[in-house]
Amino acid sequence: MFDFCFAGRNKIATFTPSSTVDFMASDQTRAAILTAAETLWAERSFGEVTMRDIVSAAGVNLAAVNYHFGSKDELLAELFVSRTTVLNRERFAELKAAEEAGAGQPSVEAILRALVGPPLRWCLSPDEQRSAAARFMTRASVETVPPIKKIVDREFRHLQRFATALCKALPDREQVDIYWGLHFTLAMIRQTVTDSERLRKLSGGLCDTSDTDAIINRIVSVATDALMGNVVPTRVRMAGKRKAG
Amino acid sequence: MFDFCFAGRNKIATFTPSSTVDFMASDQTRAAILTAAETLWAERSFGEVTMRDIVSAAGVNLAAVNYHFGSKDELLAELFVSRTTVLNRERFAELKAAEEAGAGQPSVEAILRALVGPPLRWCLSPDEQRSAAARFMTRASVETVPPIKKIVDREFRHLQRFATALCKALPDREQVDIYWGLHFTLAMIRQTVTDSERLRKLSGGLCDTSDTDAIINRIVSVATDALMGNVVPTRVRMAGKRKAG
DNA sequence: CTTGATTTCATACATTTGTTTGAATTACAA
DNA sequence: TTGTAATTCAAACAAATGTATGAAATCAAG
Repeated sequence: MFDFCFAGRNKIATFTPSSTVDFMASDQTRAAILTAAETLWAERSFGEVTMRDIVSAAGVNLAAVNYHFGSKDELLAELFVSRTTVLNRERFAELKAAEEAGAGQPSVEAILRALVGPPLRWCLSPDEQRSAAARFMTRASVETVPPIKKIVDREFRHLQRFATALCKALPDREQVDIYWGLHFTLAMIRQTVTDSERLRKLSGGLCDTSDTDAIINRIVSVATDALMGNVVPTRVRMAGKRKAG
Repeated sequence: MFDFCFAGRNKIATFTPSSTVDFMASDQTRAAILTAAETLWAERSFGEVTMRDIVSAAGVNLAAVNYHFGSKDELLAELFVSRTTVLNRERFAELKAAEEAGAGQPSVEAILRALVGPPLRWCLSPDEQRSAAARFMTRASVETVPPIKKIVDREFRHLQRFATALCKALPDREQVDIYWGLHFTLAMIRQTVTDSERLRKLSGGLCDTSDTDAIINRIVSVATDALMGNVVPTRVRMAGKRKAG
């Protein structure tokens, strides 16, 4: 469906006349490195995965990373950009489809579904690499390494578009409430992607963390309630609810 | 209120006759190390903070960490245990108070308040150290370092007690739904503790991430809805709700 | 003061880290 | 084939890491 095997062209700047040169050779090496790095970074943090771990898993020489990507930081950055690009494209495609289906006015649920669906489907995909990609991204997005920080900032625009869509779908709702709802939605996505293992263990195996649709439905449902729920819209006042129950 | 300045007794095993010996001297060194480590680990991951960073911030000698704690791993473990112990005590105190106030049957909201309140109050406390403690804990809990893994597993019992309380308060609800609700609650806590900065920036400063009570109310409110909400209790089916925008 | 244990300190240690080098190998066009 | 650029590889690099050492300094009691 999407280019998940990194089978694209190489872009290496050399001193050749025409500045940049494309070639196919040894794309396998690049791909092997990206795949291995992603798999390892899906489980451990940036600093805990060494270059030697990566090249060992990829079956390539140690110098290959520096040769193809420049540095460890740049490898992380390129991988992260590559993934977020694909994920965002998928999210926007669903959002656009919802907008067209709803004649420019998609439902709150449809908007949330476009936001929640892709990362969850990735995470729970039988394709091990795609699953690793989802975990890698959520893990990398909280990484304090400089190159990531910059890219994450760029993500704002992407989330802003969803915020705008939600504001349009909920014109009577205070913007503050919308942003909080978005915040909570992202929270549920992240926790489910990274910590579904804990939920499974905590529930003694009761919670089925493999039924993708059911999980997406759950998150979208809670998120919808959070955004349109019966809370006092403007000011969240619990004074009267304190002793409820 | 709680022993946050690490001004307790030292417990160092020596070869002295009476196996263990208590003393007050140089507790400042231990305390300085713990404080510095916590502050640094609140912002950066375990591997990214070096021993030299810690001792430099603490104003002590490099060898002090190994002398007082044994190793970097053990320092992390001791700090993490120390913090989780205090946090859990605070959570349980509130839960118990709610149980007693409700004659053994606290409301769902009261239970959630005992779960959500403490970490959020820590995080948004004017006491910079306490705030760092909250961020440190949530950051450390996803750390893949061995000593943490073990301690986090122990955390299950602590969460189980809240799960049990919720089950009692919601006897008609499927256990699966309760666990998912708990999962989502923990998600909102974590995201708010670690990523409130993003929310503030995303909302253009609209969302006030300093009004502790308001934030707790928001999370408890959404969590309550998630647990008691109008979702079909047993099977989450959105087929009929699809066009509900 | 003297004694003995406790704590600090500067320094050194062995590893491990990311990166570089230059020769060897491969790929491909002329 | 020959020649040139691209890629791989083993080896080495400097820097940084956590830890250990042994001498000083500090402290508490006799």
